[in-house]
Amino acid sequence: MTANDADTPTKNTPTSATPSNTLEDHLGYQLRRASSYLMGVLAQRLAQINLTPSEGSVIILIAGNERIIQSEIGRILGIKRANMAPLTASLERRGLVERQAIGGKAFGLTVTPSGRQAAEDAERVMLEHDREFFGAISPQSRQLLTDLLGQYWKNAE
Amino acid sequence: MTANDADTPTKNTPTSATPSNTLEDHLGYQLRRASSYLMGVLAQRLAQINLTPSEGSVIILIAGNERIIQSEIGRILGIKRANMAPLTASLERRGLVERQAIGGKAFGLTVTPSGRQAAEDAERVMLEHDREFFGAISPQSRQLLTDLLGQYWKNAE
DNA sequence: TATTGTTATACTCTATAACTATA
DNA sequence: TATAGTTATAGAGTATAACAATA
Repeated sequence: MTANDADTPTKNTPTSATPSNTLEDHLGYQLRRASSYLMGVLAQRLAQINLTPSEGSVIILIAGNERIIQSEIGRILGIKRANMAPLTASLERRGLVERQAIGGKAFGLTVTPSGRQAAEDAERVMLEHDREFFGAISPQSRQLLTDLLGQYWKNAE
Repeated sequence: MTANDADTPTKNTPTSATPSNTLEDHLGYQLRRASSYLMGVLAQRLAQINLTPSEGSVIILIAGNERIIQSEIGRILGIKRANMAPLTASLERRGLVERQAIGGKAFGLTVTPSGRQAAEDAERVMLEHDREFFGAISPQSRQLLTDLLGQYWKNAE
């Protein structure tokens, strides 16, 4: 390594200029960074009503589907049974959700009055979040994007 | 628990039908699910060359920018300084990266020969991943999507 | 003082394995 | 046997706080 190396920028070593980042050409990378950033913002806002994004999704789903069982929620949201257990346990402990025996080891989940309020709050936060960041996108493009993104995860696994 | 309860579906309780999921109308939710699924697939493939997605991004960045410092990598990839430390330490311990004193407490990072190989492997895996999932998208739409997604995280924070 | 690097710590999310209970 | 639920555990990723070393 010689001294002039650092002064002669090459294609691979822009030492003082902005470093190159070939990852930005990858659509997957862009998707990951955008999703990560947007989720961070959403998480902050949901934290103000004492919910994590997962808890928000779960309680919204329960509010819209009374007596739904844990496993079904997990299947819909892509959360494993083992990870649903502490999630619903916490919601129940905080008085947001109630359990009713159904049959077998299963029980139906229903929101309490304060749970319904939490679900409405969560839905409002998420809708505002969606409008803020995606409101400028035309309905046609929205539909296109929704269809495109849905293809990746729906009926996959 | 009475028998007819489970047999009388109402608007809110489609017990046997497909549960409603209003979240799917949210573009943010679609983005999150798609990104999560695609990252899962990528993580599996990178695991076959003993890299996590973070490690893959970091080593690709080092290979393309010799003598880059940790903090700079963190700024570019959106990884906090405190989280970069164990990451680069692991890459160094595995003989993929070398440190060279630069000045202050900083040191430049450079890939070793096996590190360069790992970076090339990682880039190949990511490019194949991108082509597999986004190859069908036209160059025009690709650019549109890249610009759209980039707006969310670039120069944000 | 500002930057770099490090350690400690904690939380969220995810994943697997092993177990019980019930249809 | 298949499904539902639980517990334990581990690993990524991310966040903050506090500290040392150096320009």
